[in-house]
Order: sequence, then C-alpha cells, then structure tokens
Amino acid sequence: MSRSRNSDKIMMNTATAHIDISVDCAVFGFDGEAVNVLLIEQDTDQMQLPKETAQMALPGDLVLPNESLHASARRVLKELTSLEGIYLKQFYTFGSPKRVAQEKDQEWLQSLRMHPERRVITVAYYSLVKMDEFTPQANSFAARAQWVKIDEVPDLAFDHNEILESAVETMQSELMTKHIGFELLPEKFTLSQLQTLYELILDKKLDKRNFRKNIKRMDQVIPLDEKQTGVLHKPAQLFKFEREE
Amino acid sequence: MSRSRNSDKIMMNTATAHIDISVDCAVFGFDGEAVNVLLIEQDTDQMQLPKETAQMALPGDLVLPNESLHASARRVLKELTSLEGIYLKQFYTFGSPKRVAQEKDQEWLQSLRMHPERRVITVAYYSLVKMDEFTPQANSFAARAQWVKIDEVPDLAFDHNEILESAVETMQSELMTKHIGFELLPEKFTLSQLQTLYELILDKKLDKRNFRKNIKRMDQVIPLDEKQTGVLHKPAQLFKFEREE
DNA sequence: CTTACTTCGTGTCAAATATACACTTTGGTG
DNA sequence: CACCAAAGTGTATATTTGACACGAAGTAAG
Repeated sequence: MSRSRNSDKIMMNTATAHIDISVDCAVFGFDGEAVNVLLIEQDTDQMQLPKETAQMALPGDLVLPNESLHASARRVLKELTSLEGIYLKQFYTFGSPKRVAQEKDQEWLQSLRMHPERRVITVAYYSLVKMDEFTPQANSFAARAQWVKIDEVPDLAFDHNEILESAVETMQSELMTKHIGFELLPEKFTLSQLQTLYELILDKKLDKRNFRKNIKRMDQVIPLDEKQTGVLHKPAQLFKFEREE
Repeated sequence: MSRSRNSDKIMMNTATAHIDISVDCAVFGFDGEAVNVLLIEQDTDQMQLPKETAQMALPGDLVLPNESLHASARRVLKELTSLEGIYLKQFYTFGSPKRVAQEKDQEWLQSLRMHPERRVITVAYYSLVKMDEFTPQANSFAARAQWVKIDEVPDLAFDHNEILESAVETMQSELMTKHIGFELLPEKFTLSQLQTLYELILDKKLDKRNFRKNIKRMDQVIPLDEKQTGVLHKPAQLFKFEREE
C-alpha cells in the first residue's frame, strides 16, 4: 500500500464530515459496427497491486476548487482525448453515501486520492465523439484508455455500471429530439450508417424506407456530391449534418 | 452580524478548498387558478438585519454526511411541509464556483452556515404537492414559507431564479409523458381543472374537445359516480387518477 | 315559474403523419 | 459477363392531430 492507512484513520472524524465532488464522463463513440464507451483501466503498477485486480472505470476526476462542473468535465475529457468542443451533457448526480466505500474501490482510491475514505458525490456527464477523430491516450489516472462495446462492458469500479446504464437511457431518449446521432458519425456519412446507429442506440429495427423519408425531411441533413469509396458493392451517397443557427 | 467575519477569514485558505453540497427543491402546487412555488423568506430577526433586505429563496439545505441526495431532498421537504411520499425528482446540479458568493447572499449565509464563504454545489429537485393537503410552516431556516404564483416570483437568493426556471422547463417536458399533472390535483378533480393546469404549465391554450378525447383514452383516469358541488353552474363530473402497477 | 347566466359535455371532417411492404439499380469482383 | 451485395425508391392503409359550435344542466334573481 503506498500510503499509511493509519494516518487516514486519525483524520477520520473530520475527514468523513467532508464530501468530495467529482465528475464522471460516459464517452460514446461509434465505429460503424457498434456503439462503444471509453473506459480507463487502473494502473496496477502504480498501485503496487497484482494485475488481476485491475478494474475498469469511467473517466472522471475531482472537481477543482474554482472550476465549474462543466469545465471540470471538459478537462477530464481533454486530458483523455485531447478533444475540445465536443458534445457534453450533464445528466444525473449520483450521491449514495457508500458509493466509493467498497473494498475493491478503496484499494484504488488509496493510491490516488488524498482522502480516499471520503464520501464522493459525482456529477455524471455523457459525451459523444467521432471515433475517427482521435485515439485514446493513457494519462496520469489510468494505465490506458480503451473503447469497449457497450454490450461487452465488464463490472466497473464504484457504481459506474449504474451510471453508464443511466447514460445510455438518457442518450436513447434524446436521440430523436436532439439529433445527437450525428455527433457520433464522421463528417460525411451514409444514410445506412445513420440507420445502423439509430438501431443500435434504440435497440430496435427500423424500416429503411420510412427512416429515409424522415431523415430527408430534416433540412439539416445535406446531400453531398460525393459517394462512398472502397466498398465492394454499390456505393452510397454521402451526407453531412449542419446544425442550424 | 451574529458571527465574526475575521474568524472566517483566517480559515479562508483551507476552507475554500472544501466544497459543500446542498439540495434545493422547487416545490410546485396548483390552487385551481395558478401554479405556485413554495418559497421561504429569510428570517431577518435572526440575522439582525433590516427587514427590507429580506430575500426569498427555494427551500434547501446542506446534505448531511451520511445522507443520500434523495433522502436529503425528502428531509428538506418534510421539515417544510410535513409531507412524505410526494413526487420528488432530481433534475440538474448547479455548480458555478461563484453561485453563493454575491454579497447579498453572503449576509444570509453568515448567519446560517458554519462555512458561509465556501463554494456550494447544489443538486436541484422539483416536487409536486397537492396544495389542499397541507399549509406551509415556518421552520428553523426561514421566517415563513409561502406559496408564490410562478409568474410573480421576485428576485431570489443565489441562482435560485435560474434553478426555478430550469425546474419549470423540466416539468413542462415531463408533463405529457409522465403524467405528473395529476400529482398537483386533488384526489378528485374535473377535466376542466386538469385542462387549466395543463394550459398553465405548457403556457398555451388547448382545445377542449381534443383534450378530453386524449384524456379519456388514458385508462388511468377513472370517472367517478360523483359530481362537483358548490358551483353556480352545471356541475362537472369528477375523476380520479390511478397509477398502474 | 320564468329568465338569465355560466360552465359542462359532446362529434365530424380534413389534413398530416406513421406504418407496412418488394423490387430494380449500381458498382465491384472474379 | 455473370454474380454479389447493398443502395435506393413509391404506394396504399391506418392512425393521429387539429379545427370547429351548440344544446344541456344547474344556480340565482325577479
């Protein structure tokens, strides 16, 4: 263990009176096949723990003293992806008193936090990125970050499975009204890609002709004078999405 | 001033590193005429401040060390209304670093909080109560609580106007899908009352016949063998609402 | 008892939207 | 030039939405 547990115990009485605030981000990406979420893996070396115990988690960090919540989420995301200006939305705050108190989670926190025993309330954001625009990078909190298909996500640290599930539900309910699907696609995309994405997020089949009818009467979706290349069948027309002012 | 500002200044360096967490509740009620929100008024006596400076605010309190966020909101509500088991929903978390730092707000906090200068992040809930089931009570935080029509709400403490506006928007968007309107009506209500409520929340006129057509195909709305009494015109039929299992 | 007043309660038609459904076209590969 | 795979396209039906006006029921006043 890299720090003494006794020194923490002594602080217990005052320490437990404090509540820390963090942000956690569920970052989604779409690779044409599946919807993925960006997970970080604990650095077992730094923790001096056996590799087998490595857990995965949603990226997140404590909110800094003078930082707004949104800025905090942006920072976490930028450290992880070097991306700025991407879609980011607060969706729920998780504050169960015991959410970081499980033993498996404490081991990690002990190596990472000044007050690992403190209760942490986390403000959760979800974020949508175009997967072709970046590759995950390791950073100070994590051995590595990687994309994991959302239906292959393992048991995560803390209550992060619950947070992720809640993020997916929020994304589902905002897909239609807020056109967030386009945030996950490359600049130029085909209507089939768009439909595949909708079917994955909504978890149901859609009728091709009706889907296209609906999309084509959104005037934010603009047909380009360009076709798909490198496919071994009839190439599809490409479209772009332009948010209206 | 009831406590020394100097003693606070000395603690500044450590104190500003901490962030406090509160919950604030926008409690809505409907009296048949208008939608009201429950506001508390600062106790100017306790603060030893002139009455003219009294501000109003949404009810709220710091989250206790071992209390979940939802429990905290329930507690605030119970202290204020003695009501339990009422509709309560988290909708957003407000965390601007300066949200309690304005001078007008500091005066109040100095009389109330152990660490008035600390940054406070607040988790906001909205709540729906049947106005006929209770009358507001004063409590330890407030000289008095009172219903204020939502379009007559004055400037509030902190960022509470923003929080309230956000609560109203959330309520609007959840009215149709989650049938929250019924939480605001008495057990027995007429379709005209219901329509009036919908028109107030959505802020637009609805067609009477179409509205009734829609309501009557919700099988949670059950006609009673009873009519309105005490009105000086044709009495309306009463209905009740039963949430399905 | 009659009249005046107020709100209750009801149906139809036209327009818009949603759903179900199958075949031809295009380009690439061997 | 034959085959493959996905692209692209239209119509008919059912459902939902929106617009619209008047007789019925009860109370109060003369």
